[in-house]
Amino acid sequence: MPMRKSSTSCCAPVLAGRLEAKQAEELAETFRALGDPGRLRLLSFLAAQPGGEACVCNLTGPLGLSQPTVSHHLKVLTEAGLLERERRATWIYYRLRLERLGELCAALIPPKRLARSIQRRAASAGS
Amino acid sequence: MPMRKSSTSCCAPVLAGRLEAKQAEELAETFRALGDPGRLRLLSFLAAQPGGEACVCNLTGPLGLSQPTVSHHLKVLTEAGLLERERRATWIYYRLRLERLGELCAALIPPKRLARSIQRRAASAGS
DNA sequence: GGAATCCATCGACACCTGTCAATATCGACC
DNA sequence: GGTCGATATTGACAGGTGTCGATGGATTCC
Repeated sequence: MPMRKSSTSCCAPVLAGRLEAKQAEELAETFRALGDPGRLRLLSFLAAQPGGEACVCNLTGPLGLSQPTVSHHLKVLTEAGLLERERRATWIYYRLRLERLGELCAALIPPKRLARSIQRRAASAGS
Repeated sequence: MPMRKSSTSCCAPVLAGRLEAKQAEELAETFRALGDPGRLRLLSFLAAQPGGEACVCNLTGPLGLSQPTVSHHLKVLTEAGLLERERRATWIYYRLRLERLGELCAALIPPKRLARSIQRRAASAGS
């Protein structure tokens, strides 16, 4: 029955959601980090590198963004747990954290469903 | 070698990323839709419903948000392709589009890696 | 037709965010 | 120590976003 006062019901009451406010806030923060084209392209660049890593001086050029902007994006991604930072001599390397991406997928889709979806995709297209 | 003028190189030049500006913009728009706790909780509520659907009157209560705000979030999610809208008599039902979530996972992690990750997760915890 | 209900849109507001130029910080090397 | 090159931080600005009250449209029921 509906939440309020109607006499005729439209559907069963929604269960108390699995996702509580606090967890929702945390997850949202991570997805917000993915919600910018520049940051997605940074991740893409890193993924294309052997080892999934690169130093900043190689990231600032191709995106057409200024160095401070790239630095800002890298910070956002790092704070979201999507990148690791490591200093080597003068340069600073950022590396993809694939486990974190896996966690996000798991949050989006229950593992069972995901496994099924994977099988289906693998079956249809042999990529 | 670095992009600019240094004499000593720091790493190999970053390949032209797989993700072009246009695709990045589209993907980012979808992730931005997931970047709000209220919207994530809406998705969670829907996922907890049999059939993954519910009418608006059941969604506006539990979140502590006003009806216009919920309506706004539902619009954003629908435009991102994450929800389907269907009218039934007076009520309007929104339903999860799981395929779209699968697409997002595929965009985050190459299918091969994802399959491996799934196997690992299934092996460690039998959830 | 009129009233009632459900949902969407509008207008307004505070706040957050992406961007850059300028400046600061931090290491390496001389 | 001083200089230089690589990143980070700051300050400022325009534009985007979440939120709500008020209003409008659509549909059912009397």
